[in-house]
Amino acid sequence: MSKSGKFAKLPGFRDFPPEDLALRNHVFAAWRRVSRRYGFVEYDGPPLEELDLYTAKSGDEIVDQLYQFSDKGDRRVALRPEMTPSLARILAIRSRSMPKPIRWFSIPQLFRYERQQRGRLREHFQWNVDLVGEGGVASDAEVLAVALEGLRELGLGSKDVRARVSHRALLASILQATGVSSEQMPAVFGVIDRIEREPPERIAERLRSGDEAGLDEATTKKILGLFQEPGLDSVEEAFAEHESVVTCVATMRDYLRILDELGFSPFVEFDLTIVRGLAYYTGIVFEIFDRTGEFRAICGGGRYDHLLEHVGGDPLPAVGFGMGDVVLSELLKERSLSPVYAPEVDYFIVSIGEAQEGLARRVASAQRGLGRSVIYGLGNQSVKKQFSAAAAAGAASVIVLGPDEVEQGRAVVRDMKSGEERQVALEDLLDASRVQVGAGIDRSTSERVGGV
RNA sequence: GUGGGCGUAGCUCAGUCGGUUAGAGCGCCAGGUUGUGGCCCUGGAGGUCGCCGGUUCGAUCCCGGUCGCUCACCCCA
Repeated sequence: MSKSGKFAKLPGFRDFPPEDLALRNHVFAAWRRVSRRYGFVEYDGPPLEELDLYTAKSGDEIVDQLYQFSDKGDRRVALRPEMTPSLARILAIRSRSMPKPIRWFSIPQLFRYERQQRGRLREHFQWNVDLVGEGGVASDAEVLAVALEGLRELGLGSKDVRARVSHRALLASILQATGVSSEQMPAVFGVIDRIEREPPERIAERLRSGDEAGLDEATTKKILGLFQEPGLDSVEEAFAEHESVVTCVATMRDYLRILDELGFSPFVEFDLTIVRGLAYYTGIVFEIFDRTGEFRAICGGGRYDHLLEHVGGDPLPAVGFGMGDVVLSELLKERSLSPVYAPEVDYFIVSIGEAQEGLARRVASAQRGLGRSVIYGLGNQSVKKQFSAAAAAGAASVIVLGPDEVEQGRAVVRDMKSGEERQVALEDLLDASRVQVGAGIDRSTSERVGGV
Protein backbone atom coordinates (compact mmCIF):
# COMPACT_ATOMS: atom_id res chain seq x y z
CA MET A 1 0.00 0.00 0.00
CA SER A 2 2.80 2.39 -0.76
CA LYS A 3 1.35 5.84 -1.21
CA SER A 4 2.58 8.36 -3.73
CA GLY A 5 5.96 6.71 -4.06
CA LYS A 6 6.75 6.71 -0.36
CA PHE A 7 8.01 3.67 1.46
CA ALA A 8 5.72 1.46 3.48
CA LYS A 9 6.86 -0.81 6.27
CA LEU A 10 7.53 -4.43 5.46
CA PRO A 11 4.61 -6.78 6.08
CA GLY A 12 4.66 -8.28 9.54
CA PHE A 13 6.91 -5.58 10.97
CA ARG A 14 5.81 -2.89 13.37
CA ASP A 15 6.50 0.76 13.99
CA PHE A 16 6.48 1.92 17.57
CA PRO A 17 5.35 5.54 17.75
CA PRO A 18 5.49 6.87 21.33
CA GLU A 19 1.99 5.77 22.26
CA ASP A 20 2.79 2.18 21.20
CA LEU A 21 6.29 2.17 22.61
CA ALA A 22 4.79 3.12 25.97
CA LEU A 23 3.00 -0.22 26.12
CA ARG A 24 6.08 -2.11 25.00
CA ASN A 25 8.19 -0.44 27.66
CA HIS A 26 5.53 -1.10 30.25
CA VAL A 27 5.62 -4.82 29.43
CA PHE A 28 9.41 -4.98 29.29
CA ALA A 29 9.70 -3.21 32.64
CA ALA A 30 7.36 -5.73 34.27
CA TRP A 31 9.31 -8.62 32.75
CA ARG A 32 12.59 -7.22 34.04
CA ARG A 33 11.24 -6.56 37.53
CA VAL A 34 9.92 -10.10 37.83
CA SER A 35 13.07 -11.66 36.39
CA ARG A 36 15.17 -9.88 38.98
CA ARG A 37 12.74 -10.73 41.75
CA TYR A 38 13.40 -14.39 40.95
CA GLY A 39 17.12 -13.90 40.72
CA PHE A 40 17.55 -14.05 36.96
CA VAL A 41 20.17 -11.92 35.23
CA GLU A 42 19.84 -10.41 31.78
CA TYR A 43 21.93 -11.40 28.76
CA ASP A 44 21.68 -10.92 25.01
CA GLY A 45 23.18 -12.37 21.86
CA PRO A 46 23.42 -11.38 18.20
CA PRO A 47 20.26 -11.15 16.12
CA LEU A 48 22.03 -12.92 13.27
CA GLU A 49 23.37 -16.45 13.70
CA GLU A 50 24.81 -19.21 11.61
CA LEU A 51 21.97 -21.03 9.84
CA ASP A 52 23.12 -24.43 11.08
CA LEU A 53 22.46 -23.45 14.67
CA TYR A 54 18.76 -23.78 13.87
CA THR A 55 18.52 -26.45 11.21
CA ALA A 56 19.63 -29.22 13.53
CA LYS A 57 17.90 -28.18 16.75
CA SER A 58 14.61 -26.52 16.10
CA GLY A 59 11.48 -28.14 14.74
CA ASP A 60 10.94 -28.31 10.99
CA GLU A 61 8.30 -25.61 11.19
CA ILE A 62 10.81 -23.11 12.44
CA VAL A 63 13.41 -24.06 9.87
CA ASP A 64 10.90 -23.66 7.04
CA GLN A 65 10.17 -20.16 8.18
CA LEU A 66 13.65 -18.82 8.77
CA TYR A 67 14.71 -15.43 7.52
CA GLN A 68 17.88 -16.71 5.93
CA PHE A 69 20.44 -15.62 3.35
CA SER A 70 24.12 -15.76 2.46
CA ASP A 71 26.25 -12.91 3.70
CA LYS A 72 29.06 -11.32 1.71
CA GLY A 73 31.48 -13.85 3.10
CA ASP A 74 29.27 -16.64 1.75
CA ARG A 75 28.20 -17.70 5.19
CA ARG A 76 24.70 -19.13 5.46
CA VAL A 77 23.06 -17.03 8.16
CA ALA A 78 19.61 -16.53 9.67
CA LEU A 79 17.88 -13.90 11.76
CA ARG A 80 17.21 -15.62 15.06
CA PRO A 81 13.73 -17.21 15.16
CA GLU A 82 14.10 -18.17 18.82
CA MET A 83 16.59 -17.52 21.56
CA THR A 84 17.23 -20.95 23.03
CA PRO A 85 19.83 -22.10 20.47
CA SER A 86 21.82 -18.90 21.00
CA LEU A 87 21.63 -19.42 24.74
CA ALA A 88 22.86 -22.97 24.30
CA ARG A 89 25.69 -21.79 22.10
CA ILE A 90 26.74 -19.11 24.57
CA LEU A 91 26.59 -21.49 27.50
CA ALA A 92 28.45 -24.22 25.61
CA ILE A 93 31.49 -21.98 25.77
CA ARG A 94 31.25 -20.75 29.34
CA SER A 95 28.92 -22.86 31.45
CA ARG A 96 31.73 -24.99 32.83
CA SER A 97 33.14 -22.08 34.78
CA MET A 98 29.79 -20.82 36.04
CA PRO A 99 28.10 -21.66 39.33
CA LYS A 100 24.96 -23.74 38.82
CA PRO A 101 22.14 -23.37 38.42
CA ILE A 102 22.42 -20.59 35.88
CA ARG A 103 19.45 -18.20 35.94
CA TRP A 104 19.45 -16.09 32.82
CA PHE A 105 16.81 -14.09 30.99
CA SER A 106 16.66 -12.04 27.81
CA ILE A 107 14.20 -9.98 25.76
CA PRO A 108 15.37 -10.56 22.20
CA GLN A 109 13.63 -9.48 19.03
CA LEU A 110 12.96 -12.62 16.99
CA PHE A 111 12.10 -13.12 13.33
CA ARG A 112 10.15 -15.60 11.25
CA TYR A 113 9.33 -15.45 7.60
CA GLU A 114 5.69 -16.42 7.38
CA ARG A 115 2.39 -14.93 6.49
CA GLN A 116 1.24 -12.71 9.29
CA GLN A 117 -1.98 -13.18 11.17
CA ARG A 118 -3.52 -11.85 14.30
CA GLY A 119 -1.06 -12.32 17.14
CA ARG A 120 1.60 -13.60 14.82
CA LEU A 121 3.96 -11.31 12.95
CA ARG A 122 7.29 -11.67 11.24
CA GLU A 123 8.98 -10.01 14.15
CA HIS A 124 8.29 -9.97 17.84
CA PHE A 125 9.94 -9.52 21.20
CA GLN A 126 10.04 -12.49 23.47
CA TRP A 127 10.80 -12.75 27.14
CA ASN A 128 13.06 -15.77 27.53
CA VAL A 129 13.75 -17.17 30.96
CA ASP A 130 15.99 -20.20 31.36
CA LEU A 131 17.28 -22.14 34.31
CA VAL A 132 20.25 -24.31 33.41
CA GLY A 133 22.15 -26.93 35.36
CA GLU A 134 19.43 -28.24 37.64
CA GLY A 135 17.31 -31.18 36.57
CA GLY A 136 14.84 -31.50 39.44
CA VAL A 137 11.14 -30.58 39.20
CA ALA A 138 11.68 -27.68 41.58
CA SER A 139 13.37 -25.83 38.71
CA ASP A 140 10.51 -26.65 36.34
CA ALA A 141 8.13 -25.18 38.87
CA GLU A 142 10.33 -22.15 39.48
CA VAL A 143 10.34 -21.31 35.79
CA LEU A 144 6.57 -21.60 35.37
CA ALA A 145 6.20 -19.46 38.49
CA VAL A 146 8.28 -16.72 36.86
CA ALA A 147 6.09 -16.77 33.76
CA LEU A 148 2.89 -16.57 35.78
CA GLU A 149 4.28 -13.86 38.02
CA GLY A 150 5.17 -11.87 34.90
CA LEU A 151 1.53 -11.95 33.86
CA ARG A 152 0.33 -11.17 37.34
CA GLU A 153 2.69 -8.21 37.43
CA LEU A 154 0.86 -6.86 34.39
CA GLY A 155 -2.53 -7.28 36.02
CA LEU A 156 -3.55 -10.70 34.69
CA GLY A 157 -4.65 -13.04 37.48
CA SER A 158 -5.81 -16.64 37.63
CA LYS A 159 -9.24 -15.53 36.48
CA ASP A 160 -7.68 -14.23 33.29
CA VAL A 161 -5.09 -16.83 32.37
CA ARG A 162 -4.30 -20.47 32.99
CA ALA A 163 -1.25 -22.62 32.54
CA ARG A 164 -1.81 -26.03 30.99
CA VAL A 165 0.97 -28.39 31.93
CA SER A 166 1.95 -31.79 30.67
CA HIS A 167 4.93 -34.12 30.57
CA ARG A 168 6.33 -35.41 27.33
CA ALA A 169 7.98 -38.43 28.89
CA LEU A 170 4.74 -39.26 30.65
CA LEU A 171 2.80 -39.06 27.41
CA ALA A 172 5.44 -41.16 25.64
CA SER A 173 5.33 -43.83 28.35
CA ILE A 174 1.57 -43.96 28.21
CA LEU A 175 1.55 -44.27 24.45
CA GLN A 176 4.22 -46.91 24.54
CA ALA A 177 2.23 -48.86 27.08
CA THR A 178 -0.78 -48.52 24.83
CA GLY A 179 1.09 -50.10 21.94
CA VAL A 180 2.43 -47.14 19.96
CA SER A 181 5.83 -47.85 18.43
CA SER A 182 8.67 -45.35 18.61
CA GLU A 183 8.34 -44.74 14.85
CA GLN A 184 4.69 -43.86 15.25
CA MET A 185 5.31 -41.69 18.29
CA PRO A 186 6.01 -38.30 16.63
CA ALA A 187 2.93 -38.56 14.43
CA VAL A 188 0.75 -39.53 17.39
CA PHE A 189 2.12 -36.56 19.34
CA GLY A 190 1.10 -34.37 16.44
CA VAL A 191 -2.44 -35.73 16.42
CA ILE A 192 -2.79 -35.38 20.19
CA ASP A 193 -1.78 -31.77 19.87
CA ARG A 194 -4.91 -31.23 17.76
CA ILE A 195 -7.38 -33.02 20.00
CA GLU A 196 -8.88 -29.79 21.24
CA ARG A 197 -9.30 -28.29 17.81
CA GLU A 198 -10.87 -31.16 15.90
CA PRO A 199 -13.84 -33.46 16.39
CA PRO A 200 -13.16 -36.97 17.79
CA GLU A 201 -13.99 -38.66 14.48
CA ARG A 202 -11.37 -36.64 12.68
CA ILE A 203 -8.83 -37.40 15.40
CA ALA A 204 -9.58 -41.12 15.18
CA GLU A 205 -9.21 -40.92 11.43
CA ARG A 206 -5.81 -39.31 11.78
CA LEU A 207 -4.67 -41.89 14.30
CA ARG A 208 -5.64 -44.72 11.94
CA SER A 209 -4.48 -43.11 8.72
CA GLY A 210 -1.35 -44.61 7.24
CA ASP A 211 -0.25 -41.12 6.17
CA GLU A 212 -0.18 -40.03 9.77
CA ALA A 213 0.04 -42.28 12.82
CA GLY A 214 -1.06 -45.54 11.20
CA LEU A 215 -2.32 -47.19 14.36
CA ASP A 216 -4.54 -50.27 14.53
CA GLU A 217 -8.15 -50.01 15.61
CA ALA A 218 -7.59 -51.25 19.17
CA THR A 219 -4.78 -48.79 19.93
CA THR A 220 -6.75 -45.94 18.40
CA LYS A 221 -9.68 -46.75 20.65
CA LYS A 222 -7.46 -46.92 23.71
CA ILE A 223 -5.90 -43.55 23.00
CA LEU A 224 -9.24 -41.88 22.41
CA GLY A 225 -10.48 -43.38 25.65
CA LEU A 226 -7.46 -42.01 27.45
CA PHE A 227 -8.43 -38.45 26.63
CA GLN A 228 -11.97 -38.82 27.87
CA GLU A 229 -10.62 -39.13 31.41
CA PRO A 230 -7.29 -37.39 31.17
CA GLY A 231 -6.73 -36.65 34.87
CA LEU A 232 -3.59 -37.72 36.70
CA ASP A 233 -5.54 -40.12 38.92
CA SER A 234 -7.14 -41.98 36.09
CA VAL A 235 -3.83 -42.17 34.23
CA GLU A 236 -2.10 -43.60 37.28
CA GLU A 237 -4.85 -46.11 37.82
CA ALA A 238 -4.94 -47.27 34.23
CA PHE A 239 -1.16 -47.73 33.97
CA ALA A 240 -0.34 -48.77 37.53
CA GLU A 241 1.82 -51.67 36.35
CA HIS A 242 3.95 -49.51 34.03
CA GLU A 243 6.86 -48.21 36.02
CA SER A 244 7.85 -45.36 33.75
CA VAL A 245 4.29 -44.01 33.78
CA VAL A 246 4.15 -44.23 37.56
CA THR A 247 7.48 -42.42 37.89
CA CYS A 248 6.38 -39.58 35.62
CA VAL A 249 3.06 -39.26 37.42
CA ALA A 250 4.96 -38.89 40.69
CA THR A 251 7.13 -36.18 39.13
CA MET A 252 4.03 -34.40 37.91
CA ARG A 253 2.51 -34.51 41.39
CA ASP A 254 5.66 -33.04 42.93
CA TYR A 255 5.60 -30.32 40.32
CA LEU A 256 1.98 -29.42 41.03
CA ARG A 257 2.64 -29.48 44.77
CA ILE A 258 5.58 -27.08 44.49
CA LEU A 259 3.54 -24.72 42.34
CA ASP A 260 0.87 -24.81 45.01
CA GLU A 261 3.45 -23.95 47.67
CA LEU A 262 4.60 -21.05 45.53
CA GLY A 263 1.01 -19.84 45.38
CA PHE A 264 0.24 -20.56 41.74
CA SER A 265 -2.10 -23.53 41.85
CA PRO A 266 -5.16 -21.47 40.85
CA PHE A 267 -3.43 -20.92 37.51
CA VAL A 268 -2.34 -24.48 36.81
CA GLU A 269 -4.12 -27.40 35.17
CA PHE A 270 -2.76 -30.77 34.15
CA ASP A 271 -3.52 -31.32 30.47
CA LEU A 272 -2.08 -34.23 28.55
CA THR A 273 -2.93 -32.65 25.18
CA ILE A 274 -0.21 -30.03 25.57
CA VAL A 275 2.65 -31.31 23.41
CA ARG A 276 4.50 -28.32 21.96
CA GLY A 277 6.01 -28.28 18.52
CA LEU A 278 9.67 -27.76 19.23
CA ALA A 279 11.72 -30.86 18.79
CA TYR A 280 14.04 -30.46 21.74
CA TYR A 281 11.62 -30.66 24.67
CA THR A 282 12.18 -33.71 26.87
CA GLY A 283 10.10 -33.44 30.04
CA ILE A 284 7.48 -31.20 31.56
CA VAL A 285 6.04 -28.72 29.07
CA PHE A 286 3.49 -25.95 29.47
CA GLU A 287 1.50 -23.32 27.64
CA ILE A 288 -0.29 -20.33 29.07
CA PHE A 289 -3.60 -19.15 27.60
CA ASP A 290 -6.15 -16.51 28.36
CA ARG A 291 -9.23 -18.16 29.80
CA THR A 292 -11.65 -16.92 27.17
CA GLY A 293 -9.74 -18.84 24.54
CA GLU A 294 -9.95 -15.85 22.28
CA PHE A 295 -6.20 -15.51 21.84
CA ARG A 296 -3.35 -17.77 20.87
CA ALA A 297 -0.98 -19.10 23.49
CA ILE A 298 0.65 -16.28 25.43
CA CYS A 299 3.61 -18.30 26.52
CA GLY A 300 5.13 -21.74 26.07
CA GLY A 301 8.03 -23.59 27.55
CA GLY A 302 9.41 -26.72 29.09
CA ARG A 303 12.39 -28.85 29.85
CA TYR A 304 15.08 -29.48 27.24
CA ASP A 305 17.77 -31.60 28.81
CA HIS A 306 19.88 -32.46 25.76
CA LEU A 307 20.07 -29.26 23.79
CA LEU A 308 23.30 -27.98 25.27
CA GLU A 309 25.26 -31.07 24.43
CA HIS A 310 23.79 -31.07 20.92
CA VAL A 311 25.27 -27.64 20.43
CA GLY A 312 28.63 -28.82 21.70
CA GLY A 313 28.46 -27.88 25.35
CA ASP A 314 28.47 -29.86 28.54
CA PRO A 315 25.40 -32.05 29.02
CA LEU A 316 23.40 -29.79 31.30
CA PRO A 317 19.70 -30.10 32.08
CA ALA A 318 17.71 -26.97 31.29
CA VAL A 319 14.21 -25.58 31.49
CA GLY A 320 12.83 -22.34 30.14
CA PHE A 321 10.03 -20.50 28.40
CA GLY A 322 9.34 -17.82 25.82
CA MET A 323 6.60 -15.23 26.17
CA GLY A 324 5.90 -13.07 23.14
CA ASP A 325 4.87 -9.44 23.28
CA VAL A 326 2.28 -9.55 20.50
CA VAL A 327 -0.50 -11.69 21.93
CA LEU A 328 0.19 -10.36 25.41
CA SER A 329 -0.14 -6.74 24.26
CA GLU A 330 -3.41 -7.51 22.51
CA LEU A 331 -4.74 -9.11 25.66
CA LEU A 332 -3.62 -6.19 27.84
CA LYS A 333 -5.27 -3.72 25.49
CA GLU A 334 -8.48 -5.70 25.46
CA ARG A 335 -8.55 -5.84 29.26
CA SER A 336 -7.72 -2.12 29.54
CA LEU A 337 -4.47 -2.98 31.29
CA SER A 338 -2.29 -0.98 28.95
CA PRO A 339 -0.87 2.30 30.26
CA VAL A 340 -2.43 5.55 29.12
CA TYR A 341 0.11 7.39 27.11
CA ALA A 342 0.58 11.10 27.79
CA PRO A 343 3.65 13.21 27.26
CA GLU A 344 4.87 15.05 30.31
CA VAL A 345 7.39 17.79 31.05
CA ASP A 346 8.02 19.68 34.25
CA TYR A 347 7.99 23.19 32.82
CA PHE A 348 6.93 25.10 29.76
CA ILE A 349 8.32 28.63 29.72
CA VAL A 350 6.06 31.26 28.19
CA SER A 351 7.65 34.50 27.03
CA ILE A 352 5.43 37.53 26.70
CA GLY A 353 7.17 39.61 24.12
CA GLU A 354 10.40 38.88 22.31
CA ALA A 355 12.37 40.79 24.91
CA GLN A 356 11.90 37.91 27.38
CA GLU A 357 13.19 35.14 25.12
CA GLY A 358 16.80 35.38 26.20
CA LEU A 359 15.73 35.16 29.82
CA ALA A 360 13.54 32.16 28.97
CA ARG A 361 16.56 30.32 27.64
CA ARG A 362 18.61 31.15 30.73
CA VAL A 363 15.84 29.87 32.99
CA ALA A 364 15.46 26.74 30.87
CA SER A 365 19.17 26.11 31.04
CA ALA A 366 19.30 26.53 34.82
CA GLN A 367 16.30 24.27 35.40
CA ARG A 368 17.56 21.63 33.00
CA GLY A 369 20.78 21.73 34.98
CA LEU A 370 18.73 20.71 38.00
CA GLY A 371 17.38 17.76 36.10
CA ARG A 372 13.98 19.20 35.26
CA SER A 373 12.48 18.64 31.84
CA VAL A 374 11.87 22.04 30.30
CA ILE A 375 10.63 23.24 26.93
CA TYR A 376 9.62 26.60 25.53
CA GLY A 377 8.28 27.95 22.24
CA LEU A 378 10.91 28.00 19.54
CA GLY A 379 9.18 30.57 17.41
CA ASN A 380 7.71 33.93 18.22
CA GLN A 381 4.19 32.97 19.23
CA SER A 382 1.18 34.48 20.91
CA VAL A 383 0.74 33.85 24.61
CA LYS A 384 -2.40 31.90 23.90
CA LYS A 385 -0.49 29.72 21.49
CA GLN A 386 2.29 29.11 23.96
CA PHE A 387 -0.18 28.04 26.63
CA SER A 388 -1.89 25.58 24.39
CA ALA A 389 1.50 24.19 23.39
CA ALA A 390 2.28 23.82 27.09
CA ALA A 391 -0.96 21.91 27.64
CA ALA A 392 -0.30 19.69 24.63
CA ALA A 393 3.18 18.89 25.90
CA GLY A 394 1.77 17.88 29.26
CA ALA A 395 3.56 20.59 31.20
CA ALA A 396 3.02 20.32 34.96
CA SER A 397 3.72 24.04 35.36
CA VAL A 398 4.15 27.03 33.13
CA ILE A 399 6.67 29.71 33.98
CA VAL A 400 5.36 33.00 32.63
CA LEU A 401 7.92 35.68 31.86
CA GLY A 402 5.97 38.88 31.44
CA PRO A 403 7.55 42.34 31.18
CA ASP A 404 5.77 43.64 34.31
CA GLU A 405 6.95 40.92 36.69
CA VAL A 406 10.36 40.58 35.10
CA GLU A 407 10.95 44.26 35.73
CA GLN A 408 10.39 43.53 39.43
CA GLY A 409 12.67 40.50 39.31
CA ARG A 410 9.85 37.99 39.41
CA ALA A 411 8.00 35.45 37.28
CA VAL A 412 4.60 33.85 37.49
CA VAL A 413 4.45 30.09 37.91
CA ARG A 414 1.15 28.54 36.97
CA ASP A 415 0.16 25.04 38.01
CA MET A 416 -1.54 23.66 34.93
CA LYS A 417 -3.71 21.21 36.77
CA SER A 418 -5.17 23.50 39.43
CA GLY A 419 -4.73 26.76 37.55
CA GLU A 420 -3.15 28.31 40.65
CA GLU A 421 -0.56 30.98 40.05
CA ARG A 422 2.12 32.39 42.29
CA GLN A 423 5.06 34.70 41.97
CA VAL A 424 8.61 33.43 42.22
CA ALA A 425 11.85 35.40 42.34
CA LEU A 426 13.78 35.19 39.09
CA GLU A 427 17.01 34.58 40.92
CA ASP A 428 15.52 31.36 42.33
CA LEU A 429 14.69 30.19 38.82
CA LEU A 430 18.13 31.06 37.52
CA ASP A 431 20.29 29.92 40.38
CA ALA A 432 20.96 26.24 39.98
CA SER A 433 21.85 25.92 43.64
CA ARG A 434 18.32 26.80 44.69
CA VAL A 435 15.51 24.32 44.34
CA GLN A 436 11.79 23.76 44.21
CA VAL A 437 9.99 26.23 42.11
CA GLY A 438 6.71 24.61 41.29
CA ALA A 439 4.61 21.81 42.65
CA GLY A 440 5.35 18.23 41.90
CA ILE A 441 8.79 18.60 40.43
CA ASP A 442 10.45 16.00 42.56
CA ARG A 443 9.25 13.18 40.38
CA SER A 444 11.98 11.78 38.25
CA THR A 445 10.99 12.25 34.64
CA SER A 446 12.63 9.02 33.56
CA GLU A 447 10.23 6.97 35.64
CA ARG A 448 7.22 8.15 33.82
CA VAL A 449 5.77 6.32 30.87
CA GLY A 450 5.75 9.28 28.55
CA GLY A 451 9.25 10.27 29.33
CA VAL A 452 11.06 6.95 29.00
C1' G B 1 1.52 -22.02 1.00
C1' U B 2 -4.46 -22.37 0.28
C1' G B 3 -9.35 -20.04 0.45
C1' G B 4 -12.94 -15.90 1.86
C1' G B 5 -13.71 -10.53 3.02
C1' C B 6 -11.87 -5.65 2.58
C1' G B 7 -8.75 -1.29 0.47
C1' U B 8 -12.16 6.62 -0.33
C1' A B 9 -8.12 12.61 3.82
C1' G B 10 -3.41 11.30 9.46
C1' C B 11 -7.84 8.35 12.05
C1' U B 12 -13.21 6.48 11.93
C1' C B 13 -16.28 6.18 7.95
C1' A B 14 -20.21 8.32 4.25
C1' G B 15 -20.96 8.58 -1.07
C1' U B 16 -21.13 7.94 -6.47
C1' C B 17 -27.77 2.95 -9.76
C1' G B 18 -20.59 4.90 -14.27
C1' G B 19 -21.20 11.50 -15.71
C1' U B 20 -18.38 17.61 -14.72
C1' U B 21 -15.17 21.13 -8.67
C1' A B 22 -15.44 13.31 -3.92
C1' G B 23 -17.88 14.58 1.59
C1' A B 24 -18.53 14.41 7.31
C1' G B 25 -16.66 13.91 12.28
C1' C B 26 -12.13 13.79 14.89
C1' G B 27 -7.06 15.36 14.36
C1' C B 28 -3.62 19.06 12.21
C1' C B 29 -2.52 24.37 10.77
C1' A B 30 -4.03 29.64 10.93
C1' G B 31 -7.17 33.43 12.95
C1' G B 32 -11.04 35.36 16.80
C1' U B 33 -5.79 42.36 17.79
C1' U B 34 1.75 38.90 21.11
C1' G B 35 -0.75 38.62 29.60
C1' U B 36 -2.89 32.80 29.96
C1' G B 37 -4.31 26.16 27.94
C1' G B 38 -8.79 22.68 28.09
C1' C B 39 -14.77 25.02 25.68
C1' C B 40 -16.72 27.84 21.54
C1' C B 41 -16.68 30.37 16.56
C1' U B 42 -14.37 31.25 11.58
C1' G B 43 -11.10 29.83 7.85
C1' G B 44 -7.29 26.54 5.70
C1' A B 45 -4.15 22.52 4.28
C1' G B 46 -4.57 17.45 3.17
C1' G B 47 -7.20 12.45 -1.39
C1' U B 48 -3.98 10.71 -8.92
C1' C B 49 -10.98 7.01 -4.15
C1' G B 50 -4.10 1.09 -2.94
C1' C B 51 -1.44 0.15 -7.77
C1' C B 52 -1.47 -1.60 -13.06
C1' G B 53 -4.33 -2.89 -17.08
C1' G B 54 -9.24 -3.81 -19.57
C1' U B 55 -14.48 -2.48 -20.92
C1' U B 56 -16.75 2.46 -21.99
C1' C B 57 -17.74 8.70 -25.15
C1' G B 58 -16.55 8.78 -19.84
C1' A B 59 -14.34 4.52 -14.22
C1' U B 60 -13.32 5.94 -7.47
C1' C B 61 -17.72 2.87 -8.94
C1' C B 62 -17.91 -2.69 -13.65
C1' C B 63 -14.03 -6.70 -15.04
C1' G B 64 -8.97 -8.86 -14.60
C1' G B 65 -4.33 -8.83 -12.36
C1' U B 66 -1.24 -7.16 -8.49
C1' C B 67 0.16 -5.32 -3.70
C1' G B 68 -1.48 -4.54 1.21
C1' C B 69 -4.75 -5.46 5.39
C1' U B 70 -7.87 -9.07 7.62
C1' C B 71 -10.29 -13.82 8.90
C1' A B 72 -10.01 -19.04 8.41
C1' C B 73 -6.82 -23.21 7.06
C1' C B 74 -1.67 -24.96 7.57
C1' C B 75 1.22 -24.41 11.82
C1' C B 76 3.03 -22.44 16.08
C1' A B 77 8.51 -18.65 18.58
